[in-house]
Amino acid sequence: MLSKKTRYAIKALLAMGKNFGKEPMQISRIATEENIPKKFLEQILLDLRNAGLLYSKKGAGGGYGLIKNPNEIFLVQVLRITGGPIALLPCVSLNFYQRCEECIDEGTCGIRDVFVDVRNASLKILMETSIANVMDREAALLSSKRDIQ
Amino acid sequence: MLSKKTRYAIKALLAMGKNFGKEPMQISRIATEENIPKKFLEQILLDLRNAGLLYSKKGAGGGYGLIKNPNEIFLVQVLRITGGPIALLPCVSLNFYQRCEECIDEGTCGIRDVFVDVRNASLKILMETSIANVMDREAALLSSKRDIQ
DNA sequence: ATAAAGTCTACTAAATCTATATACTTTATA
DNA sequence: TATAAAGTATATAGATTTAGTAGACTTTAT
Repeated sequence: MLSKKTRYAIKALLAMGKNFGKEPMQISRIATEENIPKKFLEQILLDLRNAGLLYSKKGAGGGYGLIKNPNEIFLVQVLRITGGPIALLPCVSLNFYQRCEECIDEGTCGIRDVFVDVRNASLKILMETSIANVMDREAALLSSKRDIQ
Repeated sequence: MLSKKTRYAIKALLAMGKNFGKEPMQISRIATEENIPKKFLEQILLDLRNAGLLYSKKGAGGGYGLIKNPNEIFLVQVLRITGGPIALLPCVSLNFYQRCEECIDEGTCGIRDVFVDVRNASLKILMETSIANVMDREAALLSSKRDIQ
């Protein structure tokens, strides 16, 4: 399960994606609009900035914004920055590998073998889906909702 | 990430799968062979039994065994019994649904839309993979390991 | 009768996650 | 140039979940 940190990070990136090309957005604005505790969001945006996804501007009129185009930021990057696990087993994680303590021989573990497949299936989607794609999905959902009504 | 409980459950089922058709297996034997804390395993096997996957026999010479053939027990069932999450977001879980507190409109949430796809991809594999399949994978890994040496 | 084995409930310890607090730095602008 | 707006950084508290342990009980083979 993704942590709230990861969820909040994606939401914030989405908000900044919608604002791309305009003035930087203040933390407090994102926090209010997206229903995220402000002090928690501060830490998250700092992480995203240190990881090279955001620029920041201090002082009056400052705020945060995307460095890259929303179609160049992929969910897999966000999950990795915020530590959101993709793999369902630690021994199968590409970026946060850990041995399963109880495991006798990882090389011949059938469970691991299955969860490598699961990871690959998830990873494929997360590597292909950008912030822009998520924005497109929202637009599509919104218009199909209008059609129904 | 799967809990240790879920991992232990799969390991135990695999051990009993290899023993299918023979005498019931004692908890302490499974615990020793699979490197699982015995008292913890007791609880897990009880859950699996209460969920209808295992029979148990009390008293001397007793133990646990699979009720069904290993090719009729699928990983998805095990994860659901032990509460191991499949979905990466609570709002996307079929069996453990929970609303995301911060979410403004679930119906048009693009993030949710992506993670429905991720869940479906994972679910497909977990629904298709049985304990017998995992045993087969282990056998295949073992023989390909032999080929290399 | 006894020992082997599962059953059941409660509890504790550790880890992790979420959130908050506090003090500090930078910058626009009146 | 003082002030307020805004981000930076680190520490810490509180809540929740997970992992593991303890102990008393029941059933059954021999």
